[in-house]
Amino acid sequence: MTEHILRGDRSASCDELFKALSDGTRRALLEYLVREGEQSVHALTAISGVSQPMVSRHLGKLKRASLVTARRAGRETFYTARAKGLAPVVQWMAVYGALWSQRFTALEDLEGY
Amino acid sequence: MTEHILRGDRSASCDELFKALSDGTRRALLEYLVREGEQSVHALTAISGVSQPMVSRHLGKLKRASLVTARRAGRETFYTARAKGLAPVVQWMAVYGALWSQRFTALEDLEGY
DNA sequence: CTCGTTCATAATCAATGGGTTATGAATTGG
DNA sequence: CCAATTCATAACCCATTGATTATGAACGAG
Repeated sequence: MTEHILRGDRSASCDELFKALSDGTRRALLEYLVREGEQSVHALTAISGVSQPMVSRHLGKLKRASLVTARRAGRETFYTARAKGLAPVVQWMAVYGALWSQRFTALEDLEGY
Repeated sequence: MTEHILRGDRSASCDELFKALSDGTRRALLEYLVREGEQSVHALTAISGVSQPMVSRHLGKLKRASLVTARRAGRETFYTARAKGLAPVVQWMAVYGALWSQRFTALEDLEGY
């Protein structure tokens, strides 16, 4: 546990991550990817309830937050949830009291980064 | 109402929580409260770098997200971090982080609550 | 080559949100 | 009582954002 540093660079990634996770539609897309695995934009649009451009933009934000990766195959783009992307947020939670009574054992392997 | 993506009931509180945590200033206030304990608005303003009304508004959001509690004493209002307020987010992390790491699809058990 | 599919980007709009200063209500101290 | 302190709210300002429709590029099937 390190001493708190005013506005470290960890803060920036936390900012981006929390912002990415703070939208319900975006979280729903991410949850779907986690549950169902790699999906095309088309498939995600079908279940998202918003327009295809919006899905693309949401996925773009998730990607910039390192929460998903994109793989292009022909005219389709497949997105995949990226486990390690949550690490900074998990770290934050661990430091600031989330670890007080919950089980994070499944995420311990992410703490390397 | 078209149900495209099935969202749990915790979605609403997660939304509020993630949004509350998605601002750096707000997180800094929360972190300070966690580290230093109960603080007055005046004290928090002194270390926040923003104006007092902004601090009040940030604290209001943290309070509505159940991340802090307020105690009034005379003309001062003391705010305290409330660790349990993070519970829905921790829950979300546990569910999707665990699913993420290893694909065991026993989601139904956890979605019971 | 041509047409439909898939996806991303641009233009646009309304709403939200972080920030400020100004104001006002309580409360405390002299 | 009067003045200063503490806090919350209101009135703005401007940047961001979620959402839409329109457009265009790239690719696959015929």
